[in-house]
Amino acid sequence: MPELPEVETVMRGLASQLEGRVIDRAELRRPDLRFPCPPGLAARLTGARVAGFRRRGKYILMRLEGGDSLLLHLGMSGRIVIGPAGTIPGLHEHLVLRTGDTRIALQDPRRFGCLDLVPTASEDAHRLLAGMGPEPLSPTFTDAALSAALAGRRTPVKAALLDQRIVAGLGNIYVSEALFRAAISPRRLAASVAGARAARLVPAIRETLTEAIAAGGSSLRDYVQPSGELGYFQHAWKVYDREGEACERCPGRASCEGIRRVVQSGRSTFYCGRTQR
DNA sequence: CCCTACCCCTGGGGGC
DNA sequence: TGCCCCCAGGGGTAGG
Repeated sequence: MPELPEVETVMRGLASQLEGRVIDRAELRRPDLRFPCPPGLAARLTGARVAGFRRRGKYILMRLEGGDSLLLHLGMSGRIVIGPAGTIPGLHEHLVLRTGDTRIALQDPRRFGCLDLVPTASEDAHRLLAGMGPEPLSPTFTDAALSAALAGRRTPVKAALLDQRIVAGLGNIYVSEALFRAAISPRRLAASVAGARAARLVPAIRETLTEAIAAGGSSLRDYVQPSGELGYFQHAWKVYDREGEACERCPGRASCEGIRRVVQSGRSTFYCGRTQR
């Protein structure tokens, strides 16, 4: 489930559980994730005090006292499950941390996620973070920056926005949502979005992500579901997974032909053909 | 260089 | 009830 808002929510939840605390025990139950986990990962985590957290795009960085950071990506199916220490391990729990009487597990059935250690002083030089585009919620994400990144690109804007080198953290859901908000067709060539349309797109992306984060943060106490799952929240998608429904900008079926679903570079895109151009 | 297609992996849902 | 196919929120790499 994780795109930027979900990753942000998960990170805040992890911070509330782990910041300033010592990891009493770390167990790596499966090292063969998207990339092999580094040898010695569990040993490095065990006994370490957690200094703080940071998010970069869809990556979480957990800073340890002593100079290393844990780099975590949730992939397509990654979740954090929190419960009491001593709980029997569930299926697909690849990394399990214990701090005091709390157990924190990384569960990832598809194993598209990954874990790595990186020196804290050079986190952004990690091969998976280097080359990543601007954070969409930071001041560096400007009309000019987005325009420059899209200029000359002969690919649909949908594909360009999924490219983490253009902007960091958007995924398949929020790209559709942001393009709907900006009233831009996902099929439009990226190059033709540079300029005035990019100026619409920047606030649309910001607002889409900010609202999603607010929904995640406000709907859960400590961001933990009764099930123990961290970072899940109610969705309020306007177009994603709403094929055939009338979009909220078109008053009724008379003017709206219904939200369309198309496949772009192998993945579903949802949009309104009337209001998005 | 730029772009699309495919691949990694498991599980859930719908149709038959 | 069972089986089979399609689909899924990510992203790296191969090949045109």
